[in-house]
Amino acid sequence: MDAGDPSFNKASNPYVTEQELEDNDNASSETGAESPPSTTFNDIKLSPKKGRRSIQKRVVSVPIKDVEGSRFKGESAPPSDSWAWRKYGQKPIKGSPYPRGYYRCSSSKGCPARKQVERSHVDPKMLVITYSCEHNHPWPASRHNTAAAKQAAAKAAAAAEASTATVTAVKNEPSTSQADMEQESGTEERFTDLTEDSILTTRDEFAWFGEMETTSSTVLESPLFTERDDCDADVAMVFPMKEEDESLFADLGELPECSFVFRHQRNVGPRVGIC
DNA sequence: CGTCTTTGACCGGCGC
DNA sequence: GCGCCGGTCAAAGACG
Repeated sequence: MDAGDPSFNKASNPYVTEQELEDNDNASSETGAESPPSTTFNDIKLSPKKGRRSIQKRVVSVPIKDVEGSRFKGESAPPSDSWAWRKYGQKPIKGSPYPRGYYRCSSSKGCPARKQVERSHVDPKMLVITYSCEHNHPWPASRHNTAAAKQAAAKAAAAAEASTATVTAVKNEPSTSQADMEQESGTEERFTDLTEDSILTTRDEFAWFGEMETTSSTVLESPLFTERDDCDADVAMVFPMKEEDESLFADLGELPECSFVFRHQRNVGPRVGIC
Protein backbone atom coordinates (compact mmCIF):
# COMPACT_ATOMS: atom_id res chain seq x y z
CA MET A 1 0.00 0.00 0.00
CA ASP A 2 1.61 3.09 -1.11
CA ALA A 3 0.83 6.25 -2.88
CA GLY A 4 0.40 4.27 -5.98
CA ASP A 5 -2.61 2.54 -4.68
CA PRO A 6 -5.21 5.18 -4.22
CA SER A 7 -8.00 2.70 -4.49
CA PHE A 8 -7.10 0.99 -1.31
CA ASN A 9 -8.49 3.28 1.24
CA LYS A 10 -11.27 3.63 3.67
CA ALA A 11 -13.48 5.20 1.12
CA SER A 12 -13.28 2.38 -1.32
CA ASN A 13 -12.92 -0.51 0.97
CA PRO A 14 -16.32 -2.05 1.41
CA TYR A 15 -15.31 -3.50 4.71
CA VAL A 16 -14.63 -0.20 6.21
CA THR A 17 -17.24 2.20 7.26
CA GLU A 18 -16.99 5.67 8.55
CA GLN A 19 -19.01 6.99 11.35
CA GLU A 20 -19.49 10.18 13.12
CA LEU A 21 -16.62 10.90 15.36
CA GLU A 22 -18.67 11.67 18.38
CA ASP A 23 -20.42 8.40 17.96
CA ASN A 24 -17.40 6.30 17.59
CA ASP A 25 -18.02 3.90 20.33
CA ASN A 26 -21.72 3.81 20.31
CA ALA A 27 -21.94 3.57 16.62
CA SER A 28 -19.54 0.75 16.44
CA SER A 29 -21.21 -0.99 19.25
CA GLU A 30 -24.57 -0.74 17.67
CA THR A 31 -23.19 -1.85 14.41
CA GLY A 32 -21.63 -4.78 16.04
CA ALA A 33 -24.89 -5.76 17.54
CA GLU A 34 -26.55 -6.45 14.27
CA SER A 35 -23.82 -6.54 11.72
CA PRO A 36 -20.52 -8.13 11.16
CA PRO A 37 -17.64 -6.59 12.96
CA SER A 38 -17.14 -3.11 11.81
CA THR A 39 -14.36 -0.67 11.75
CA THR A 40 -14.22 3.00 11.46
CA PHE A 41 -11.60 5.52 10.69
CA ASN A 42 -11.54 8.94 12.03
CA ASP A 43 -9.26 11.85 12.19
CA ILE A 44 -9.92 13.78 15.27
CA LYS A 45 -8.50 16.83 16.82
CA LEU A 46 -7.72 16.74 20.42
CA SER A 47 -7.42 19.64 22.69
CA PRO A 48 -4.34 21.77 22.22
CA LYS A 49 -3.28 21.00 25.71
CA LYS A 50 -2.77 17.46 24.69
CA GLY A 51 -0.21 18.60 22.24
CA ARG A 52 -1.64 16.41 19.57
CA ARG A 53 -3.07 18.21 16.65
CA SER A 54 -4.36 15.38 14.62
CA ILE A 55 -5.30 12.07 16.01
CA GLN A 56 -6.23 9.14 13.95
CA LYS A 57 -8.85 7.04 15.45
CA ARG A 58 -10.09 3.69 14.45
CA VAL A 59 -12.93 1.81 15.95
CA VAL A 60 -13.14 -1.90 15.64
CA SER A 61 -15.89 -4.19 16.73
CA VAL A 62 -15.17 -7.83 17.08
CA PRO A 63 -17.13 -10.71 18.43
CA ILE A 64 -16.05 -11.56 21.89
CA LYS A 65 -17.47 -14.97 22.44
CA ASP A 66 -14.15 -16.71 22.36
CA VAL A 67 -12.93 -14.43 25.01
CA GLU A 68 -15.56 -15.62 27.36
CA GLY A 69 -13.53 -18.61 28.27
CA SER A 70 -10.30 -16.82 28.57
CA ARG A 71 -8.65 -15.20 31.50
CA PHE A 72 -10.34 -12.04 30.44
CA LYS A 73 -13.68 -13.43 31.18
CA GLY A 74 -15.97 -10.73 32.28
CA GLU A 75 -13.57 -8.09 31.22
CA SER A 76 -12.78 -6.27 28.13
CA ALA A 77 -9.98 -8.35 26.81
CA PRO A 78 -7.21 -6.41 25.20
CA PRO A 79 -6.94 -7.78 21.74
CA SER A 80 -3.62 -9.10 20.79
CA ASP A 81 -1.64 -7.72 17.96
CA SER A 82 1.97 -7.32 17.13
CA TRP A 83 2.59 -4.68 19.67
CA ALA A 84 2.73 -4.41 23.36
CA TRP A 85 0.05 -2.51 25.14
CA ARG A 86 0.14 -1.38 28.68
CA LYS A 87 -3.01 -0.74 30.54
CA TYR A 88 -3.00 2.61 32.22
CA GLY A 89 -6.52 3.00 33.27
CA GLN A 90 -9.97 1.66 33.45
CA LYS A 91 -13.17 3.54 33.84
CA PRO A 92 -16.77 2.60 34.12
CA ILE A 93 -18.64 4.16 31.28
CA LYS A 94 -21.96 5.72 31.83
CA GLY A 95 -24.69 3.74 30.23
CA SER A 96 -22.58 0.67 29.91
CA PRO A 97 -22.30 -2.10 32.46
CA TYR A 98 -18.82 -2.79 31.26
CA PRO A 99 -15.76 -0.75 32.06
CA ARG A 100 -13.52 0.66 29.41
CA GLY A 101 -9.89 -0.18 29.53
CA TYR A 102 -7.27 2.28 28.41
CA TYR A 103 -4.14 0.92 26.86
CA ARG A 104 -0.99 2.65 25.81
CA CYS A 105 1.52 1.35 23.37
CA SER A 106 4.54 0.08 25.23
CA SER A 107 6.44 -1.22 22.27
CA SER A 108 8.61 1.82 22.35
CA LYS A 109 9.19 4.79 24.54
CA GLY A 110 7.17 7.79 23.67
CA CYS A 111 4.82 5.85 21.55
CA PRO A 112 1.64 7.90 21.30
CA ALA A 113 -0.55 5.06 20.20
CA ARG A 114 -3.42 4.20 22.43
CA LYS A 115 -6.34 1.98 22.36
CA GLN A 116 -9.50 1.66 24.32
CA VAL A 117 -11.15 -1.63 24.86
CA GLU A 118 -14.64 -2.10 26.05
CA ARG A 119 -17.52 -4.39 25.63
CA SER A 120 -20.42 -3.17 23.72
CA HIS A 121 -23.26 -2.49 26.07
CA VAL A 122 -25.59 -3.11 23.19
CA ASP A 123 -24.20 -6.49 22.51
CA PRO A 124 -21.96 -7.86 25.25
CA LYS A 125 -20.66 -10.38 22.80
CA MET A 126 -19.03 -7.64 20.89
CA LEU A 127 -15.78 -6.06 21.83
CA VAL A 128 -15.25 -2.50 20.82
CA ILE A 129 -11.69 -1.43 20.33
CA THR A 130 -10.67 2.08 19.57
CA TYR A 131 -7.20 2.69 18.29
CA SER A 132 -5.78 6.14 18.21
CA CYS A 133 -2.47 7.61 17.35
CA GLU A 134 -0.93 10.80 16.20
CA HIS A 135 -1.18 11.33 12.56
CA ASN A 136 1.87 10.06 10.74
CA HIS A 137 3.53 9.01 13.87
CA PRO A 138 5.92 6.18 13.23
CA TRP A 139 4.62 2.96 14.50
CA PRO A 140 6.92 1.35 17.00
CA ALA A 141 8.70 -1.88 16.85
CA SER A 142 6.84 -5.04 17.14
CA ARG A 143 6.44 -6.21 20.64
CA HIS A 144 8.64 -9.06 19.74
CA ASN A 145 11.52 -6.83 20.48
CA THR A 146 10.69 -5.52 23.87
CA ALA A 147 10.96 -6.86 27.33
CA ALA A 148 7.28 -6.33 27.66
CA ALA A 149 6.88 -8.31 24.55
CA LYS A 150 8.76 -11.17 25.98
CA GLN A 151 6.74 -11.03 29.09
CA ALA A 152 3.55 -10.88 27.16
CA ALA A 153 4.73 -13.71 25.05
CA ALA A 154 5.47 -15.74 28.12
CA LYS A 155 1.99 -15.14 29.37
CA ALA A 156 0.60 -16.01 26.05
CA ALA A 157 2.60 -19.16 25.97
CA ALA A 158 1.03 -20.29 29.16
CA ALA A 159 -2.39 -19.53 27.85
CA ALA A 160 -1.52 -21.20 24.63
CA GLU A 161 -1.18 -24.54 26.26
CA ALA A 162 -4.86 -24.66 26.73
CA SER A 163 -5.73 -23.11 23.46
CA THR A 164 -3.06 -24.02 21.01
CA ALA A 165 -5.63 -25.57 18.80
CA THR A 166 -7.50 -22.36 18.80
CA VAL A 167 -4.63 -20.64 17.20
CA THR A 168 -4.92 -22.73 14.14
CA ALA A 169 -8.61 -23.07 14.36
CA VAL A 170 -9.21 -19.45 13.83
CA LYS A 171 -11.80 -19.17 11.21
CA ASN A 172 -10.08 -18.21 8.09
CA GLU A 173 -11.62 -20.25 5.43
CA PRO A 174 -10.83 -18.69 2.13
CA SER A 175 -13.97 -17.87 0.35
CA THR A 176 -14.63 -17.74 -3.30
CA SER A 177 -15.01 -14.04 -3.20
CA GLN A 178 -11.82 -13.84 -1.32
CA ALA A 179 -10.01 -15.77 -3.97
CA ASP A 180 -11.51 -13.55 -6.55
CA MET A 181 -10.34 -10.52 -4.77
CA GLU A 182 -6.94 -11.94 -4.60
CA GLN A 183 -6.79 -12.50 -8.26
CA GLU A 184 -8.21 -9.19 -9.13
CA SER A 185 -6.29 -7.01 -6.84
CA GLY A 186 -3.13 -8.96 -6.51
CA THR A 187 -1.93 -10.96 -3.63
CA GLU A 188 -0.48 -8.02 -1.87
CA GLU A 189 -3.56 -5.97 -2.04
CA ARG A 190 -5.93 -8.01 -0.13
CA PHE A 191 -6.78 -9.54 3.13
CA THR A 192 -7.78 -12.96 3.99
CA ASP A 193 -10.78 -13.78 5.97
CA LEU A 194 -12.99 -11.30 4.39
CA THR A 195 -16.21 -13.13 4.60
CA GLU A 196 -18.42 -11.24 6.95
CA ASP A 197 -15.35 -9.86 8.43
CA SER A 198 -14.28 -6.38 8.66
CA ILE A 199 -11.04 -5.23 7.29
CA LEU A 200 -8.87 -2.40 8.15
CA THR A 201 -6.62 -0.95 5.65
CA THR A 202 -4.11 1.68 6.20
CA ARG A 203 -3.07 4.38 3.92
CA ASP A 204 -3.03 7.99 4.74
CA GLU A 205 -5.30 7.38 7.62
CA PHE A 206 -2.67 5.34 9.31
CA ALA A 207 0.50 6.38 7.73
CA TRP A 208 2.23 5.74 10.96
CA PHE A 209 1.65 2.11 10.34
CA GLY A 210 3.27 2.42 7.04
CA GLU A 211 6.37 3.79 8.57
CA MET A 212 7.00 0.70 10.49
CA GLU A 213 9.02 -0.63 7.70
CA THR A 214 11.47 2.16 8.00
CA THR A 215 11.43 2.47 11.71
CA SER A 216 11.69 -1.05 12.80
CA SER A 217 13.42 -3.97 11.32
CA THR A 218 11.93 -6.17 13.93
CA VAL A 219 8.62 -5.79 12.34
CA LEU A 220 9.95 -7.16 9.19
CA GLU A 221 11.54 -9.94 11.03
CA SER A 222 8.29 -11.04 12.39
CA PRO A 223 6.61 -13.81 10.47
CA LEU A 224 3.58 -11.67 10.69
CA PHE A 225 5.08 -9.55 8.05
CA THR A 226 7.29 -11.88 6.21
CA GLU A 227 5.14 -14.84 5.41
CA ARG A 228 3.23 -12.99 2.87
CA ASP A 229 2.54 -15.91 0.67
CA ASP A 230 1.14 -17.82 3.49
CA CYS A 231 -0.87 -14.92 4.62
CA ASP A 232 -2.40 -14.79 1.25
CA ALA A 233 -3.56 -18.28 1.67
CA ASP A 234 -4.83 -18.24 5.15
CA VAL A 235 -4.02 -15.86 7.89
CA ALA A 236 -4.47 -18.34 10.64
CA MET A 237 -2.44 -21.07 9.14
CA VAL A 238 0.26 -19.33 7.38
CA PHE A 239 2.77 -18.60 10.04
CA PRO A 240 5.43 -21.09 10.85
CA MET A 241 5.00 -21.62 14.51
CA LYS A 242 8.19 -21.14 16.31
CA GLU A 243 7.92 -21.10 20.02
CA GLU A 244 7.98 -17.40 20.15
CA ASP A 245 5.43 -17.19 17.46
CA GLU A 246 3.23 -19.60 19.18
CA SER A 247 3.31 -17.37 22.13
CA LEU A 248 2.33 -14.49 20.03
CA PHE A 249 -0.46 -16.31 18.37
CA ALA A 250 -1.59 -17.78 21.57
CA ASP A 251 -2.94 -14.39 22.24
CA LEU A 252 -4.89 -14.66 19.12
CA GLY A 253 -6.45 -17.71 20.50
CA GLU A 254 -8.02 -15.59 23.10
CA LEU A 255 -9.57 -13.39 20.57
CA PRO A 256 -13.07 -13.98 19.48
CA GLU A 257 -12.65 -16.47 16.71
CA CYS A 258 -10.39 -14.01 15.22
CA SER A 259 -6.97 -13.72 13.90
CA PHE A 260 -5.97 -10.17 14.40
CA VAL A 261 -3.26 -9.49 11.99
CA PHE A 262 -1.11 -6.61 11.18
CA ARG A 263 0.32 -7.26 7.84
CA HIS A 264 3.13 -5.32 6.47
CA GLN A 265 4.08 -5.83 2.94
CA ARG A 266 6.49 -4.45 0.50
CA ASN A 267 5.09 -1.29 -0.87
CA VAL A 268 1.95 -2.02 0.95
CA GLY A 269 1.10 -0.68 4.31
CA PRO A 270 0.23 -2.90 7.15
CA ARG A 271 -3.31 -3.99 7.44
CA VAL A 272 -5.47 -5.29 10.10
CA GLY A 273 -7.86 -8.04 9.54
CA ILE A 274 -10.69 -8.42 11.92
CA CYS A 275 -12.75 -11.46 11.69
C1' DC B 1 14.61 -5.70 39.31
C1' DG B 2 11.77 -4.29 35.70
C1' DT B 3 7.29 -4.15 34.02
C1' DC B 4 2.81 -5.03 34.55
C1' DT B 5 -2.16 -4.30 36.42
C1' DT B 6 -5.19 -2.14 39.54
C1' DT B 7 -7.49 1.70 41.29
C1' DG B 8 -8.51 6.12 43.26
C1' DA B 9 -7.58 10.91 42.31
C1' DC B 10 -7.12 14.57 39.31
C1' DC B 11 -7.95 17.43 35.26
C1' DG B 12 -10.25 19.37 31.33
C1' DG B 13 -14.15 19.53 28.14
C1' DC B 14 -18.84 19.96 27.58
C1' DG B 15 -23.74 20.49 28.43
C1' DC B 16 -27.24 22.57 31.16
C1' DG C 1 -21.05 28.71 37.11
C1' DC C 2 -21.70 24.10 38.18
C1' DG C 3 -21.79 19.33 37.75
C1' DC C 4 -21.06 15.31 34.98
C1' DC C 5 -18.21 12.55 32.32
C1' DG C 6 -14.24 10.77 29.90
C1' DG C 7 -9.37 10.41 29.84
C1' DT C 8 -5.01 10.37 32.20
C1' DC C 9 -1.89 10.18 36.11
C1' DA C 10 0.44 8.01 39.66
C1' DA C 11 1.02 5.16 43.71
C1' DA C 12 0.82 0.52 45.35
C1' DG C 13 1.03 -4.16 44.82
C1' DA C 14 1.75 -8.37 41.88
C1' DC C 15 4.28 -11.07 38.86
C1' DG C 16 8.05 -13.37 36.35
